[in-house]
Formats: sequence, structure tokens, C-alpha cells
Amino acid sequence: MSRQVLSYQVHAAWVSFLRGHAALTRDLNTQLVADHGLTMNDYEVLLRLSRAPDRRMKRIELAQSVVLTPSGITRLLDGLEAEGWVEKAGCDTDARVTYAALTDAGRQKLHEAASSHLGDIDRLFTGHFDAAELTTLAELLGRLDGAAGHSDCAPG
Amino acid sequence: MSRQVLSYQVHAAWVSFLRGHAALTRDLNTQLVADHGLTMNDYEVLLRLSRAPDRRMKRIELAQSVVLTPSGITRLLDGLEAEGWVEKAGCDTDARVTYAALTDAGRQKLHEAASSHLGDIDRLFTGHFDAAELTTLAELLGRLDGAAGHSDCAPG
DNA sequence: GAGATATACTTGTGGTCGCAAGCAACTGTA
DNA sequence: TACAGTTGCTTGCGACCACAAGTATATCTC
Repeated sequence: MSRQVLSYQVHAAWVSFLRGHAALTRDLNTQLVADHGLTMNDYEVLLRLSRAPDRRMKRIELAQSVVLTPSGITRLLDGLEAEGWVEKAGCDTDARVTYAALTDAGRQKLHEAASSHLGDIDRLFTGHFDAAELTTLAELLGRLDGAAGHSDCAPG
Repeated sequence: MSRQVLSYQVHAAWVSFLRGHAALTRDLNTQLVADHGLTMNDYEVLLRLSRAPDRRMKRIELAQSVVLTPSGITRLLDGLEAEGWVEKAGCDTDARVTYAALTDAGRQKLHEAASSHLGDIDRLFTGHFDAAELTTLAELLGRLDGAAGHSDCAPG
């Protein structure tokens, strides 16, 4: 069967994936922390919240959307809350759930960070790929995601 | 200019990249640790060494090849040395450099871990991509690498 | 050959995050 | 209502890794 035939290609792709991620991530994260005091995950969380209805999400859905564990999200949000960029909000119909809500200060922070961070990302990618390749890449990599996740207060 | 046009695609690709990496890495790493007590980086280091001439590399070249800092490699190799899978070796012509050399036990350990780990990788990829797509993916992602790095004792 | 600079490596410190365990609240069954 | 199981969230702990600083060796310049 084709399992063994694929293996070599799979592994080559995987190693490139790992290396590329490590290199890009380190650069981008360093830059973002230096320029704005935000982790890449901080940034992504602010971004998700800014796009969510009412700019708020259940913590657990937030965790899934950025691929963190529940404990990871707690710690991350601790930081954002301490800075006043995010605040907690309860859920009327289910006392277990807590929403993370983007504050105005958080929106502004995101806005400040966005252009330079997007510029950094752009700079690292643009040299390597043209528009068609980027589309291909986005499509292929998109299949690795699992969760999209909506955000509603419905209990369950 | 095209900068702004690309930005959206770039960011979409980048986010998929981040999510995909986080999801795959967490799974594969958990599996590898559970099955063999090896980190993914441990595994990659053993693999690099096994392919290097004389099965040894300068620590610094090793660090570059797996995208770790010098301190990261020191700590990682500490662990592998403690297990007896890797040992240090001096360099005749440059007293600053230390080689990391794969031991026989290390070769064997790598061998043991290889098939199940490759199987894990394969399983996570094969469902998402066909052979042609894997080739495309490997080619595109390969451009993100920077270092290949040879390994010789020449000072400088 | 003396001093400045660069390179290879290690160690102290701190940040991020996963896992395991725990608590509180919800749901389902009887 | 009572009890078991599930779900959302937090906390203790440990692993991994980057940065900064320090040591030892090598190279370059005069």
C-alpha cells in the first residue's frame, strides 16, 4: 500500500514545517514582545476577541481557537486582564462559564500592535512566496485546523 | 503596490500555520514522550546526529539545524548525555568546540522510536493530503529553512 | 606579542505552557 | 430529591527554552 511510499515525503514536509515554524516564530515573537510587550498568543487572543460577536468569547472556545489548554488560557488571560485589555464577564444561563471580553483599551492595544506585526509577518513571507503559492499554502495548512467554534451563551 | 494585497493571504496562511503546528506538535510530542520518553527535539537531534559524518556534530551546528539557541542545545544534550545516548568529544584543532556524538545506545534508542513516531506523523498527515499535495507542501515549507550546515572540525 | 574582538559554550533567571488534581456548577437517571 | 457523570475553570508542579551574563579559547590588528 501507499503508506510507506508517502512516509518519506511526509517526513520531509514535517521537518520543514518544524524548522520553518521555529525560525519564524522566534523572530516574530521577539519582535512583537520588543515592540508591544505582547506574545504572539496574546496577540492572537486579542484578535479573536475583536472579531467575536460582542467582542467576547467563552474561555474554553478561546482556548480551542488558539490551540491552548484550559490552564494555558487561564494564565494567558491573567496577564491580559492585569493590563486591563480583557475583562471577565459571567454567563446568565450557566454559572460555570466565564466570558473573556475585550475592553476598549484592549481594542486600542490590538490596533497599535497590528500594523507592525502584520508588517513583520508580511516581510518574512513575501520574500518566499507569490500570491498563488500563498493561497495554496493557506488552503493546505487550513486543513490541519480542526476547530472553528462559534460563541454563544447557550448552556451546552 | 502589492504589499497590501498580499497581506490578507499572508495572514491567513500564517494563522493556519500556527494552528496546524500547535495541534500537530502537541499530539506528536505527547505521543512520543509517552511511548519513548523523548521530546520531539530530542528525536530530531538524535536523527541529525545519526545522519552526520561519524555520527557527530558541533553543538553549535546542531543548534542551528534544529533551530535552538546555544543554551537550548546545552540543556537538551544534558538530558541525552545523562541517558547515555550522546557523549561529548573534543576537537583537536579548536579547543572551544565540543562535538556531540551519538553512542550505540543512542542509535538503538533512535531506531526504537523511529517507526512509531514516523507512523504517528504519517497518520496525522495522510488523512489530510495526497502525494502531490505533500510534495507541494514540502517544497513550499522547505523555503522557510535557512540552514543546512555541514560538519567539520576545521577551525572557523 | 599585547590588546581588542569574536566565537563556542555554560549557567542563572524568568516566562510560557501542559498535565494532573481539585472545585464548582450543570445534566441525566431513577 | 439523590447520586453519578460531565463540563468549565483554576492551581501546583514540572518541562522546555530564550535571554543575559560569564568563562575559555581563537583570531585579528598594531
